[in-house]
Amino acid sequence: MRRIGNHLLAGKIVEVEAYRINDPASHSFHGKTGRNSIMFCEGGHLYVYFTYGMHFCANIVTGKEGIGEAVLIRAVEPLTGIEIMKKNRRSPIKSLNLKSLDHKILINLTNGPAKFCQAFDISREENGTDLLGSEISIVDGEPIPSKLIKRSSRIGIHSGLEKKWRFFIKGNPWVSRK
DNA sequence: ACCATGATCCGCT
DNA sequence: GCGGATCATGGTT
Repeated sequence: MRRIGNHLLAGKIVEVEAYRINDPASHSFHGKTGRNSIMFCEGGHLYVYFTYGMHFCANIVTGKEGIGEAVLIRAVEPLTGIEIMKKNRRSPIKSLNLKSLDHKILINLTNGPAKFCQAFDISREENGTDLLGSEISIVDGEPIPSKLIKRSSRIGIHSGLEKKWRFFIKGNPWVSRK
């Protein structure tokens, strides 16, 4: 859940990746720096980083103070505030009234870690947000049958590919890749 | 379906 | 100076 003024955005997390201690793919692997310092704080905060010159990605810090572990939010199914998300995404596809195209735009809203951040207006300023506050929070939803939870190698990394630490909901259209 | 490229910043083994 | 937990576009099999 994301509150922006009077507006409420909500989505269901459908794809995540774990980044852990002693994990060469993790930003925390080489120790605490200015960029990754939030990763080392007490679990329950949001770690937002900037990458590729233009994108933000958001993680849930999960370790004890000083450890440096987090879970990257890779994809979300939009539930509430879809019009605002569209505005935030300012989709490159022009708004036409074709139904198939509407569907494409809807999927394209949040089917990737940087797309999610853009749709939910999460950037630099949200780094370090306490997830027990009212700005950004995570609440329980319908339990997901364990049958439907699949795992794979993480995406976009070079080392640690043997670790199957990407988890996603089988068949969910917002998952970024099979 | 895959592959290459451009956009564009920041942090640093 | 280089490359990255990405995305969109445009080209080729």
